[in-house]
Amino acid sequence: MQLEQALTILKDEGYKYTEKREDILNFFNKEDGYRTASDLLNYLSKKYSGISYDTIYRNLHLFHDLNILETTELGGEKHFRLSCGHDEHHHHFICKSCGKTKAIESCPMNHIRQNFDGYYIENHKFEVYGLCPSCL
Amino acid sequence: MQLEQALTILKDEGYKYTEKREDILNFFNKEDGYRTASDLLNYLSKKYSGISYDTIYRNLHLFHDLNILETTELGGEKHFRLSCGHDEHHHHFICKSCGKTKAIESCPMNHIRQNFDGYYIENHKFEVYGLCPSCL
DNA sequence: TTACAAATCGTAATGATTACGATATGATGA
DNA sequence: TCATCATATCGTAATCATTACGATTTGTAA
Ligand SMILES: [Mn+2]
Ligand SMILES: [Mn+2]
Ligand SMILES: [Zn+2]
Ligand SMILES: [Zn+2]
Repeated sequence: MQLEQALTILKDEGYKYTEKREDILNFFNKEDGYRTASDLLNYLSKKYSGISYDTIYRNLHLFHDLNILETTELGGEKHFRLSCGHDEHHHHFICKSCGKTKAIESCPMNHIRQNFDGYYIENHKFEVYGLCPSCL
Repeated sequence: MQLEQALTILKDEGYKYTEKREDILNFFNKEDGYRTASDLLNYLSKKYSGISYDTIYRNLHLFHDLNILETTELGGEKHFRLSCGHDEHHHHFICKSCGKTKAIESCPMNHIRQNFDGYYIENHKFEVYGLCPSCL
């Protein structure tokens, strides 16, 4: 997702423009991988010495609700990244070292739906973890 | 996994037999689904009024290390269940209401390994969430 | 029955996340 | 430009799951 697109979503939805919000988006744009709330707090603390947890989490949740960020749970901690932008449903390899991802185009649900007659399927999670070539 | 098998593992590995340990195994045996540390604490508190968190978590981790329990993270909280016993690698549908599972025999990794030349793949997670027929 | 390592207790610490009253600040229109 | 006001942020405490640890108890083997 592009930064401008994200800022447009905020404006269209009636949220205010703030420099912190732009910095948060810039952070995720340059990081290009899954990052935690505390990663973001460390980054913003350089510029805004007294930044509040409330600001961090409120904006992370807002951006997630607006589909600007996507999230996953890794090792008991929520991680965030800019939404992919692809519009077809897909999954990810995630590098445990740098947090960067590689798309997995095929979805395993297609192969197994037939085995769940009588079940209500709400969602699913398929993620592959390891090390990317540059971290190896 | 059978209770007797679990108790044998404990004995063979040199761990002591305690009534609490047997009660923990009985709990997971009768529950037949993913349960949290706090589910277990509530259950054991009926019989052992002052049971310690240390006892709960120490035994959960021990049983997991001995492959008596398997674990997954649901909604930011670790859940435990008796190990399946199947020896072929597989995945699970998990009912969000009762925690019971249904095996998924096929593993999506088989189809996509070829796309990860140059990557080190450490592990993967594939879980399907929803409601089982009896919870519907 | 004794001895001792293992297990448990009681309770505090930790770390991520949430909560909330007080204050500051973007956006809007007069 | 200024006044207004809803939104955003701050400062800080609370919450929740999990971990930590010294003191005490207990299972096991000699
Ligand atoms: Mn993607
Ligand atoms: Mn199974
Ligand atoms: Zn990497
Ligand atoms: Zn169910």
